[in-house]
Amino acid sequence: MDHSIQDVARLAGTTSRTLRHYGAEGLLPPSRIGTNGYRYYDDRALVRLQRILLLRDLGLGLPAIRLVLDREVDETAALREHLGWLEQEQQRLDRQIRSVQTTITTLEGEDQLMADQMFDGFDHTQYKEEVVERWGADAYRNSDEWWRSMTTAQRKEWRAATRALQADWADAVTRRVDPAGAEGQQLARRHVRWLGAVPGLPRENGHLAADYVRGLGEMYVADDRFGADYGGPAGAAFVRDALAHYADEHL
Amino acid sequence: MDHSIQDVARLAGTTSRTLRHYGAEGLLPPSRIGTNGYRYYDDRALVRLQRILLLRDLGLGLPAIRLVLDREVDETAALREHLGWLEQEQQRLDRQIRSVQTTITTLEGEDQLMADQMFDGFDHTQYKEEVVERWGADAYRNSDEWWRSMTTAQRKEWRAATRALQADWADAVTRRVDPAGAEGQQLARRHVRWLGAVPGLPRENGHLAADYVRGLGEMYVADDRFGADYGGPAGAAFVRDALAHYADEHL
DNA sequence: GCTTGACGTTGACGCAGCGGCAAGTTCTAC
DNA sequence: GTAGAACTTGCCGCTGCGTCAACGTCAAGC
Repeated sequence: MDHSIQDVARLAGTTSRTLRHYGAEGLLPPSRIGTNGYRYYDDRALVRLQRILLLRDLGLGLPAIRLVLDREVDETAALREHLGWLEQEQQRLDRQIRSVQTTITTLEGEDQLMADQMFDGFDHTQYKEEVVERWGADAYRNSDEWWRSMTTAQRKEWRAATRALQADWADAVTRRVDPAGAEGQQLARRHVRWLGAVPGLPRENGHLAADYVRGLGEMYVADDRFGADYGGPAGAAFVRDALAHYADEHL
Repeated sequence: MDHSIQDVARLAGTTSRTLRHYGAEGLLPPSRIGTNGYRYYDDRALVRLQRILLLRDLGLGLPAIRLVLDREVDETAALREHLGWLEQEQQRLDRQIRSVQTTITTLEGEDQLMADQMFDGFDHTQYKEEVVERWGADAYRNSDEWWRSMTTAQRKEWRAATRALQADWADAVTRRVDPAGAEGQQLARRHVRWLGAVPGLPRENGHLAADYVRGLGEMYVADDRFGADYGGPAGAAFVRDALAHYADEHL
């Protein structure tokens, strides 16, 4: 009635190493240990092992499995919670896949124009006058020089990132997520990080100036060309709100 | 021109720990190190950091990022390969989610009948005579006793697993995957593992008898009721082929 | 000149779930 | 009796940092 560790492993489609691990974790102690130190498992242990492996296949972690097996939590509840986590992971993966696809297609696109295309849909060099007026002349010059100093490949990647960011903003807008919520703030963080790569932009305490970020959001709303990329003025307003909230909280 | 590690971290939206990590990995060495040991980063390093964080957001690993940055592999190619991996992960997650959902709904279903429902769609106790004839009387008895000895919750879970396995077989059949391929064999492995939980079934060398597994596959094909669950005789044949191949390779 | 507090350094553990290896013991078959 | 298969404990490795711990440095105020 007792099976050796290898027997059990083959029988259950796992490895002896895994069984020892479960034993060490207290998840599946051997039902008997010989005087020689060998582990032996009876049929009850086999059944328990099956349940463990079943739940493992569903992606549950060992601590969660222990709670279920020891009846400390309801199995249905545990699975439901786990399902939530899985769906969250799925969404994260979906977003990453979309971003990678956008980046690839943009990288494959032929070379575009030059510095005046730098920010594509976000092109704030079109606001040269405003930038110069509000943030000083050398800020504008520095950004421009920085852009011209990039290699073609670097510029390509920059544009790819810009497109991807833009696409993700647009996506968030259409899904009507909360600008101040987790996803909106994640996007705002990406936006600020993306802009932060540009030397010469106004900074304070080492990061982008909060006022500059807020002002940028207002500019997006003020000019129709920005909003056009995210489904009208509501899109630009969304971006503005997310950026403003981010500036309040983190800058 | 030079920024301290904290400045860079805030500016790029990351942490100083991460920067030290990248330094230790040789991915982003500080552009200068002071006599006091402090790390300083110039604008070039900042640009490199942005690229690193960009690719990290896409899910690339640090080694892959290094290859891209050092121009040892083409960025587009790297992203394309990464996309493949992401999509694979996505499929794995999808399957897991479906399995969890199936398990939950089955767990929620009210109690069903008893031992004669043990294998649901796979019910091989309906083949009592065949089982007894080919594998001995006590094999049949043992399985039945085992089933009756289970608690209601255990039986519920067993049925849930059965349903999930069945659903996954059906899914694989409709997608016309290769019975001898990775996914087909993975299912076969689950099937054997699932059956392996039943004590009293014929075994050899500790695992289910290969002939028994092959015979089971043939029974699925021989009886219309099995095939009905996977889209006709082709479904049962698919299961049989996958099991036979698995038996050949692993039993 | 001294304290204080912010910021910097290196070093090391932790995580999730085992895989894999090493060194030593025991069982099994010839 | 001996080879070889199977078993044991113990420990490193993986991924990408988070998080102390213990200890130097620097700028500002008294």
